[in-house]
Amino acid sequence: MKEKISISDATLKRLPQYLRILKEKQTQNIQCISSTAIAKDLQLNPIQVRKDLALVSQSKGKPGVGFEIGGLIRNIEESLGLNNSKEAILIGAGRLGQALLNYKGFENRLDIRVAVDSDKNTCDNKKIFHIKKMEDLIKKMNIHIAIITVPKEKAQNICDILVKNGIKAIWNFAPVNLKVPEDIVLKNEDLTTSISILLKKLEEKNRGGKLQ
Amino acid sequence: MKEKISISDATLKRLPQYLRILKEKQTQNIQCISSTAIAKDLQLNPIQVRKDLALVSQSKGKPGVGFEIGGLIRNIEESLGLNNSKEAILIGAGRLGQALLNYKGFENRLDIRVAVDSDKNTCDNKKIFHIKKMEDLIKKMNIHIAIITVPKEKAQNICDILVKNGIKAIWNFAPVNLKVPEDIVLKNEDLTTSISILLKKLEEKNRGGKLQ
DNA sequence: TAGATTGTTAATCGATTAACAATC
DNA sequence: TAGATTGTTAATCGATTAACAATC
Repeated sequence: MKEKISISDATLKRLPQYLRILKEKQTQNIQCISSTAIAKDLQLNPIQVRKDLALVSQSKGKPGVGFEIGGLIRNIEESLGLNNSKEAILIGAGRLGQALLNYKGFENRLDIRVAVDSDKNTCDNKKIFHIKKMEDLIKKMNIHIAIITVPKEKAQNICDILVKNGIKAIWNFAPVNLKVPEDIVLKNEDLTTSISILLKKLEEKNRGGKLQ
Repeated sequence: MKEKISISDATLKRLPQYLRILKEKQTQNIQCISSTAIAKDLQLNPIQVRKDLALVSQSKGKPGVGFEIGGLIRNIEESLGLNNSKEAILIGAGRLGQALLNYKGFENRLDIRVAVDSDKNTCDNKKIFHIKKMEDLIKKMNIHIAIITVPKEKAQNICDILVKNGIKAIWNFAPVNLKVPEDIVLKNEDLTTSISILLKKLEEKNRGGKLQ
């Protein structure tokens, strides 16, 4: 087994990009790929690609040839947590919650086992439990991952209850700065922040364009 | 007018966090806040907060007192693109698309003027146009921002058409590596990548815990 | 004045890139 | 063998943190 290493956020964000390219090549029955080819496709530096791959790959690349695609896919997927406890509870079955509940793209990474909400009780064929059952469900099902898609006013309160009941990782879609204990993994998926960044970049590009 | 400066991605991600704290304090009728207080709240370094604020703030902070909240809010919002062209078209009115269409949290940052899809034609009271009208709509409405929420197989094709019709910024929710010309702003909002990162961090924490 | 906090200049840290010998 | 690509070691670059005089 490969020694555990801490992978930087920067690398972590590139791994799924590599994965997509590799899988695409695999469907084309291609056996090997070079870091140069990957880098060109993603507009990255080939050395950076090699460094990233070295962190997760069990086997080395062959000079003059490249990396074996099958092995690389396995290693990246493993590194990204395929072998992980990945059962989650969803809190809040509004539109966004429902979209996640029915999202097909998680592949093997996430299994939303149960959803709760304060009023709705079904979403298509899936049952939505009442939110007052939340604590019970988490404990009985021994779930450690929670997805928060409730209105922002309710988010911190929900978050506190989740932590108290043994949740270890929170994927937060509410636009608030949640406060969690240090040992809890918190990932914010804040659409307002994202769009702000996009607009800012567009503005910078526009200014650059006008000044040229 | 403040000179245009390029703000790093790292800073850009913190600005909305500051904004939330400032607005919260404002509702409490607090006039000033120190970088120390902001930093403590967000578990950041106060010097970092000051550097960030210096980049966007027109006025300086007062030693011994802090920053004037009202001015800071105005400056950050301005910096994040409040004054911007922010009309967008949404491509793909599936669950995720509908969630965005009805999302209340964008505040003044984004105005989804029109949505298109290949089959649906309404979403609540909002009209969804057929996708074959997409090019016309973009040109007639002079829209420069597009949101892609179509299935991944269709995303690159849609993307190419968007660029050809004058779209300058793309907010992509499809889990693919889109290829765009250099002058196009592309922001990926990839849920699969996000959850992978979350799982990876959880795994690292767990291992750390066990080893201690 | 004394205490708190500021902005600036310098040091540190980590990620990216460059250079290059090794090897398929 | 020649060409391509690898992994490693060193250099660069940018972001974060530290130190500290200035000031409300």
